Amino acid sequence: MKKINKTRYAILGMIFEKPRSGYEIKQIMLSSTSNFWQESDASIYPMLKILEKEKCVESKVEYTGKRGRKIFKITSLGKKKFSSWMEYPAETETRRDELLLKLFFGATTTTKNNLIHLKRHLDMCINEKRKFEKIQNVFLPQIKENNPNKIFWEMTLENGIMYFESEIKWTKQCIKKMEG
Amino acid sequence: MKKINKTRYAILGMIFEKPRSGYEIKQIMLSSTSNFWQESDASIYPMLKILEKEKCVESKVEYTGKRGRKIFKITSLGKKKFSSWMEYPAETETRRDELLLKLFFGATTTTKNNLIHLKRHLDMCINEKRKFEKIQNVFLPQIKENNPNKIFWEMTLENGIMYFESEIKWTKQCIKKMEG
DNA sequence: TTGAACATGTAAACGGTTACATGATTTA
DNA sequence: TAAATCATGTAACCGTTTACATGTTCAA
Repeated sequence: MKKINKTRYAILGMIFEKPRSGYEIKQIMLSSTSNFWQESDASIYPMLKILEKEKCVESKVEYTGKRGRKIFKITSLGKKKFSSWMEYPAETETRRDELLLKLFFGATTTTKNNLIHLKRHLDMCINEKRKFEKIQNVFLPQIKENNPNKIFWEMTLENGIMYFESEIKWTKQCIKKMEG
Repeated sequence: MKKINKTRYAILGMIFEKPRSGYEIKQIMLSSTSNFWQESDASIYPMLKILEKEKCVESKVEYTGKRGRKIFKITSLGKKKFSSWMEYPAETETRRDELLLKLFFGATTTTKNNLIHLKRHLDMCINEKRKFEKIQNVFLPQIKENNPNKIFWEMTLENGIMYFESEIKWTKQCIKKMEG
């Protein structure tokens, strides 16, 4: 089965409700989906060009003073293609977790070194979880109850929190096991 | 920061304790690390060649009947490079979860479609968790207590189980939220 | 006036996968 | 004798990232 490029759908989804510039798309991804979906500039701008050629988006330049911003709007063809992808089963991408790989090879190094990795991971997870909880407690309550996106943003955010919670529990367990 | 190729270390780790063929490395990855680390044949064979050129591994052909198998052995240089990687902090790779992306855009589709995705995800997670538990209950008890790898295999396996447990809990919560 | 953020893009390199190619051995 | 598994490899393609390139606007 051939792997298809999903960057196009991530971008189409970001402009489904309202037109945005490439830079805006980048910013929104960074602040909302970065935990489960990221794109670099170097994939957003060229993909917008491809989408325009495919007639999935239309662009117009808007000026604020001298500075122009290219605003992209989804077309009906783009909406059709996006919606069709939305109905297609989600595929699981191959995961690559370097910490687990290093731990799997733990017998080739010292207990001390293994503990360093685990403790660093624990700190990272605690930090990440805190960041998500802050979004949950500060940003989410500002969104109006009638915003149809709210429930979905809550769900994806909750996924991040629960994931790090689980990782924290597992890491603590591993540290205990190694120290004992 | 430039991304470095980690396939080499995954391979070196697999032959650290005893020499193996490319095919064997592939099989072991499939049965032991596939949940957090995978490599395709097309990356293992060429990388073994590169590692040989770098003098990190040595190969000799062993015959069972007419069929030859190329067995790779790690050199002291290879061990040195592997151990140095083992001490280096683990990097987090960019995660890409298509299910979460589709759910994030949930407002653009029907409740019914969102529920289909969630239920399919739930089934998958339950299945995967069961597979891991089977390994934990059937395969792990066969490994001798004095095998230094055992504790690490237990930890990485437990990570998989706890991950899917957390995903199951989250997915059920989402389904309830959507249905209510 | 300097640095941060806004804003858009390209070229080259890299990593990984798919598909292709080949043939031996074992098991049903 | 056919299918599955063992066993090794290459070429082409694709997607992504890094590094480069350029310039504006705003706030400290």
